Amino acid sequence: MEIPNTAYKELLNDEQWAAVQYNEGVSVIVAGAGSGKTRVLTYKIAYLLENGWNPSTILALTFTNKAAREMKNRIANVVGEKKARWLWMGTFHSIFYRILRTEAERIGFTPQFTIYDSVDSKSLVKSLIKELQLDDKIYKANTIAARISNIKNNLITPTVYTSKAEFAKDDLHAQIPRFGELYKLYCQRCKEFNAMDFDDLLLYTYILFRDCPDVLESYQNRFSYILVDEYQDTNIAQHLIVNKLAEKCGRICIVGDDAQSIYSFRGANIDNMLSFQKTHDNCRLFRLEQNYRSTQMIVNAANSLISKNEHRIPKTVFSELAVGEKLKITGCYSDFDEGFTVANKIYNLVTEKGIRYSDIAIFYRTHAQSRILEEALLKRNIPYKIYGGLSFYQRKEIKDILAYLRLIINPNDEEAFKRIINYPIRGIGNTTQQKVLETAHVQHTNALAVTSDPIAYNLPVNSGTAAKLIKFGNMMQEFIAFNAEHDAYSVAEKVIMESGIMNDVSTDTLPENQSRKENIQELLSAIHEFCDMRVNNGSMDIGLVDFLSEVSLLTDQDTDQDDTTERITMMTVHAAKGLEFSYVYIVGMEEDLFPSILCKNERELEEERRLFYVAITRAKTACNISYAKSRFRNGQTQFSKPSRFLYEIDDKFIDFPEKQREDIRKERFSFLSQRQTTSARPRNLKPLAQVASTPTEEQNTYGLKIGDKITHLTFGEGTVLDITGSGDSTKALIEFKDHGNKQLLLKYAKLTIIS
DNA sequence: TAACAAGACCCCGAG
DNA sequence: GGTCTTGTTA
Repeated sequence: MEIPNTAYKELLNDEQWAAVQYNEGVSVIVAGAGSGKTRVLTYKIAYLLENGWNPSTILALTFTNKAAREMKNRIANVVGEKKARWLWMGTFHSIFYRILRTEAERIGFTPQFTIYDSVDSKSLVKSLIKELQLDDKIYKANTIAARISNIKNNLITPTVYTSKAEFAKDDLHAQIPRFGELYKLYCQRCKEFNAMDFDDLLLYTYILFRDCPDVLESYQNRFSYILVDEYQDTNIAQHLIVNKLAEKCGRICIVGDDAQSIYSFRGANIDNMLSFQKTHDNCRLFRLEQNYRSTQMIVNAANSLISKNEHRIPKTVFSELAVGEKLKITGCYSDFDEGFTVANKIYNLVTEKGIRYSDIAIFYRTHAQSRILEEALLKRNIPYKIYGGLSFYQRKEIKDILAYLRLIINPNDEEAFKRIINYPIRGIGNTTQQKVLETAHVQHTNALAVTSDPIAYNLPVNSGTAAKLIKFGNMMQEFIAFNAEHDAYSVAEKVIMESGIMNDVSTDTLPENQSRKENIQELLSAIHEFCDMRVNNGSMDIGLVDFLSEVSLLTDQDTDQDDTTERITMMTVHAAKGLEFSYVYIVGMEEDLFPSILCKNERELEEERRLFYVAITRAKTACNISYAKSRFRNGQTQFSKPSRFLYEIDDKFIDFPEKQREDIRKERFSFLSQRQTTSARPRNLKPLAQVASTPTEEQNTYGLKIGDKITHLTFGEGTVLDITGSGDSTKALIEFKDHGNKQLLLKYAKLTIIS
């Protein structure tokens, strides 16, 4: 079903249509929330194809597989699958992987290189810390891996890193002086293992284009138009590569919304977008400001919030949909109470208004908040689906099998080797493993080669151990030989049956083995499906390499197939970006949670504000916000104030009872203090805060003194150690006999004074 | 080497 | 509070 050019105009508004039509040079599309960004990108590419552009010269980059898939499908619907399939459309990682696989030899890898996920990277870091005999209390694998990732995202290679004194100074200051060495070794090992981590896919693409001008030129010549979605989320590597590629053809279109930049913690730099216009002459700017998603109330509330940010591209998002209802802000006593309240509201929404579960979503700042909500929903019998957490391909039993498959195609993959050398248990313990790895490092070969012929490598083990190693080595060699002549499914089936995994899962009767078995079955059918699909498309790429390359860039967002059952959706705000729901519940809007307690400066605070902006703008019809005054976190009850962001939304757009009460109280107070200043009292009054922190008899209406013995409904007997704050926020530090020290807000704590 | 206890850690997370 | 890792023991 092809659309004549004239029809586009009817499907788009003026600005959208202008953005679709402009294809002469560089352009930026600043697309406000809900302004039809994907729609514009889709039609823009369709428009190009219909006007004679060759699909294989168009490069379109997204951040998620899902976004790429959806856009490709939508384009295929307009111009037909035949044309759409030749587009270079995918995530940064998958497109760069494709390029790297073709050019692997130019940068010292083979095309069979493995992609290490974050677990693999962390595990490698851990073993290097051990190898260099560093204190793992100081050199924490998590921190080191994060730092390596961060450095790579800024395109700093080990050579550069170790040559700059300022880095050494930083590390000395951070008490990790040998970090540079660690980083260098990490990269060296990855190369020896013929493996790249996720960051390498970007870094090595950059290096490839930097060091091989002929390769760069061939890709520059290949692409005639480059389009990038969600540009506000690009990091410096992505930014530089994309611009380098577009240098020749001069046609690049970036789409994004600076107000929705929420990934700086993983290297995204909003400046890439903000400065794009300045660095490109003749750059056309298109602003999509009409929101087609949300009510006016929601859009206005979000606008008034985001206007508090200083760093932004000025724009006015507006809606012409219904005015809608004010955003409701509900204060709850506790996290438990919040869950109960939200569950109740959802229950009423569904039973009284007939709203479908799938139109409702709950967003939270951190995953940890989901549990208590789950409990509340269960009690109300509300079906839900939680996004995030472990994806299918990250489960232990799946990763184990994948490790076999990885080692088959890349015998240098030491992380894979370590995973399976003694799984299932074949009596090759830690000591032997260490010997094998060390021998492999010293003799510059891979661990698998050593196990295959321990005697030739002078491995210091007894004959029994040697026999076990040889048996494993032979088995792997057999798999490798088999793989050369069979498709991925046959190999996987053989591996599962002959490695002992099936036996291991089948023999004993542990309850978790049943689900493990099912997962293995599911993996097999996934591989089968993969082969089938490729064969049906006339592709012969049905080997292990092909399957693994697809799988290692997949995430759980891509494997959610069960959309048939009606349920509400629960996810973090980050995960919600790009989605929309009629009814949205944002929970946990408290200081130190949202914004996070880890926000140290104004810049980070602005990002949190954008995050909240994203959350609000997901809502189509109604947005409900709640906060709890006490919350169980990290093993203890914490008290908090409503988030500062709630006070930043204009009163006109919110229904916020607690704030209204506070405002009335403040008014009275200001009246009182005015009288005080006019009377003849000494000028140097104590600041208000100080007055408040020493509770007088009048302020401490709870009649509690330090040293009092009390009992609490849940914590039992205790002694008051300290009293702080005043009025509603008066807190007592109490030492409980059986529950240790606790800060309790007296307003809610049900205490009985014993003596 | 398996089983169990003690200790660490806990923000968001594409690919 | 829950989960994952590490250390200890038989």
